[in-house]
Amino acid sequence: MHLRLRAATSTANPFIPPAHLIHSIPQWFSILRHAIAASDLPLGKRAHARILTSGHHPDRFLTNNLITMYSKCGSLSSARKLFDTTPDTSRDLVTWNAILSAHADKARDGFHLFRLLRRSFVSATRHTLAPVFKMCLLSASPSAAESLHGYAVKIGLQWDVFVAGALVNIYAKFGRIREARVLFDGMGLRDVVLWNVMMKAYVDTGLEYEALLLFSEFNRTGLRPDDVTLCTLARVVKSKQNVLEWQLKQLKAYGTKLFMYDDDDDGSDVIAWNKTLSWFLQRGETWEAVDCFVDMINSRVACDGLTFVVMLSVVAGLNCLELGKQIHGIVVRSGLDQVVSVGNCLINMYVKTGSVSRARTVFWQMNEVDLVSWNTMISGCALSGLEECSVGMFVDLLRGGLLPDQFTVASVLRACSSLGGGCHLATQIHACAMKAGVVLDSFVSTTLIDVYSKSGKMEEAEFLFVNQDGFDLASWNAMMHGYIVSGDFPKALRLYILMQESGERANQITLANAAKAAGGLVGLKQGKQIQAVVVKRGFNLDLFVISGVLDMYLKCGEMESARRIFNEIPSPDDVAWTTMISGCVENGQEEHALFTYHHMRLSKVQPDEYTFATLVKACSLLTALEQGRQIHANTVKLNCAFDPFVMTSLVDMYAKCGNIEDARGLFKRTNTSRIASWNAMIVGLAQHGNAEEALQFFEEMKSRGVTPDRVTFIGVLSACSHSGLVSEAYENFYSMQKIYGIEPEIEHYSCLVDALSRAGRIREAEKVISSMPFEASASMYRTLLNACRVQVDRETGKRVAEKLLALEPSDSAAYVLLSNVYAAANQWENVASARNMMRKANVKKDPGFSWVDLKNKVHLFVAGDRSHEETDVIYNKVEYIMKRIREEGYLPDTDFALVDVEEEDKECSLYYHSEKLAIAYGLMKTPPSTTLRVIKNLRVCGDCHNAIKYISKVFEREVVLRDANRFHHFRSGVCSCGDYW
DNA sequence: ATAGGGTTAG
Repeated sequence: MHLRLRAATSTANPFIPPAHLIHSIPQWFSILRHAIAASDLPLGKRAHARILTSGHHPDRFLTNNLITMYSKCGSLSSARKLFDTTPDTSRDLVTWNAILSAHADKARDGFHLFRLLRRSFVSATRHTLAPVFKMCLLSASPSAAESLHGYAVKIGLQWDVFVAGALVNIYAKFGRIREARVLFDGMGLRDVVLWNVMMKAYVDTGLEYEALLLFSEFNRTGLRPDDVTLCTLARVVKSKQNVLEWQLKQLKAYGTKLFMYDDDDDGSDVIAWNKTLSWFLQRGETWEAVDCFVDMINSRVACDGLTFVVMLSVVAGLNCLELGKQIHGIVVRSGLDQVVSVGNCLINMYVKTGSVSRARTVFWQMNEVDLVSWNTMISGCALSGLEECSVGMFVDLLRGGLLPDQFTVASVLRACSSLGGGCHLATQIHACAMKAGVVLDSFVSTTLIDVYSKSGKMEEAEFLFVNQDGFDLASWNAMMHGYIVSGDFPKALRLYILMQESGERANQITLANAAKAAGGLVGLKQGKQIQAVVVKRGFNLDLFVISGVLDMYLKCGEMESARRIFNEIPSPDDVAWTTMISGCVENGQEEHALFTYHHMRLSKVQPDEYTFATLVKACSLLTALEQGRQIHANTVKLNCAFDPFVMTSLVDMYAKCGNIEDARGLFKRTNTSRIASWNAMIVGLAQHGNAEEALQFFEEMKSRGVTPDRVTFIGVLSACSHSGLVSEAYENFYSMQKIYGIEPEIEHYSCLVDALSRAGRIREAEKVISSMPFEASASMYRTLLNACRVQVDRETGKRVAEKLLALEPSDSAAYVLLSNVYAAANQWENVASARNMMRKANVKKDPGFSWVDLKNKVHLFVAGDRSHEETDVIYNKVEYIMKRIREEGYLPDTDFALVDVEEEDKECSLYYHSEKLAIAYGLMKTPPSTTLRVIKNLRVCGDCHNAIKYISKVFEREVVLRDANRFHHFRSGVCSCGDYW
């Protein structure tokens, strides 16, 4: 696969898909357009050859495009050959325009073609004449100009502003200023260009006085002088010849502007300095540019507008506000701050250095603003998180009657994109863009694709994408990301592959997207290929890209490779660290996640709200309350405690750690319109055995108009099952489908089966399992098997165990439960045979262990453990505890001893179950009346459960024990589970 | 002088 892709990349024609995929002339057209835009002659030639072999007969339209392609790509002979072989009747205006413009520099051949045109039936336009004017100028032939003038009169183009302008220009160039003026005076409608041409003609012929007379006349028309006008005037001012004093006075109003347009090339100092400055800017040597500017000031050279344009760009790139403010001061002193382009640069500088308020002040203090000023403000607000402000200014601009351009539209759309909350506004701006005719602009359409796909309007986005005018990398990336956001990873990856196959070069963003798509698909194979490209292109130092690749490996469960990649990152940023941490959590390595966090703090990288949400989750999974509290403290310290994600995880963590009070307190401060907060609370309460409260929360949530989702029902149903509320479980199971339209998933069935099994309704539970549209899961059978043990139903137990073992042959719990079923029925031979089966299947019982978290140190115990440094004291304590509770009426329940030995020994082996050791140690090490929190990896054993009830009463301690299934909250001899688990 | 697309979480 990899080789094939590489081959495709190196040989495939850019923009040319395989021939069988090209169905229509417009597709060829678009390929030729690319060749023209890129001046790619080989591509154009290949396209031509392919058109000839594809069987598409090149029609007039295609031929015209081929001619244009050849002439624009610099192969005049091919263009001419194609033109000559085209019959005269097949030549239209476009054909002529194409061939003539190709010959603009070749006056001899060009005039010949022009003569042919005059004999044909095609009527020329101003576009046809443009190259011919150029030929006239080149050939310096006054007679050609006269004949061209005659032709223009003949076809009625004499008074066309463009044609007349060109003629005036030509006559002036040939020194025939009178003819030029006659033509000029005859024009009914004169635009700035025409005035410029005439004025320039006077200046060129040394008639500065006439030029200035004309300028006064120009001023009376109300037209505004443009750059060329000012440039021409600057030359007059400079020469000071043939000019009267009053005329120069009149020009004073334009003083500073004229100064900018002074393009005298006598090597004046400012120009040399400016050239040096731009040279540094272009090479990205920005601090050198600053040094150069300081030198310039020190040598007392008067800066001009361009100096400041360049320097302000430098400062904008340096993101250095203080320097910018100083230069602003110099600008004001020089009086150039009222030059629009300098003002625009000031706005841009303040925007880029993060001071939008200053940018706004400059904007409102400018006497004259143009569209660029508006655009800079609109995009500046959008990029500084002032989206409403950006949209507001866009509206102001429209109200002011200005027509937005592609910059305006792209910028304001950017604001909509970060504003989120649907695409209502974007749709309206889309309409504005159509009105302004800028939808096909690639920046505009890319932002539109981005906005639409982020608000789920994939059809709109796809429409814009498909109707784009050629290939644009950013819009492909935007589309890929759109698919990823909407969860359509296959489509995203397909886009990447399509790009590779058509020979387009991916960039960092493409590869980051592709890696994410591969991760979403758990496609390790594709992911590895993408990584190969990343490495080959040298992007493995780009933190964006490498974090994406890292995440891909983690999503595929490849911890080893992920760790290796992470270790190779020279200086990981917060995102890279968080990716690694969340990967550990996703792959069940929560301790390693906390360990990694420790390293992160040591490396001085600041964690963010993503990091904390993940870490809190890790603590929640570990039931590590103390660590969780510390992380909580860290979130407060680093200002992340109010992030909705972090808060929800904290609620979940406190609930799962059995600290319902804190969970409730935090929940009250979260945004209660978010379903996830409610779910955390309901699931937490359910797991805590507090079904009543869980159901209360559920009711309150519904009354507040929050719609429950699938997770909510998992919480509700598990609450019912933990508290033996079978009818409520049934009720909610049905209302989930009937009222909320949520199809029950295997988890929901699992809860229902759980509820029935715990209530001893084994038959019903079996019936539910067989009626499910899914295969039963192992955990369901496990629940059922446990019910069989409690009910001492050997027959069903055996049947269920077989099914369970068929599903998971090496599942130790199955054998243990099966042997427990027999043990409960006192059939020790069968217990032994179950153990034998287990040995044959090479299955070992998962060792049960319990741990207690004391003073930041985890103390872990397994049954009969003697490895703890204080073993002797602990065992004495256990003896003492057992003695005390026996006095209160505790009777060891030897059914739970899984070894076939004498009763007395069984009793002893029960004494040293891991949970009892952990509790004994906890009692020793904590002051009276502290709540003890113990965690067990398996389910708590029945005898221990009973013993802990007595312990809570005798020693007046609250004990919170979390086992693999739920919480047990022991207080005064009673457990919150009501002996029901 | 002004504009587009990207990594981590409940």
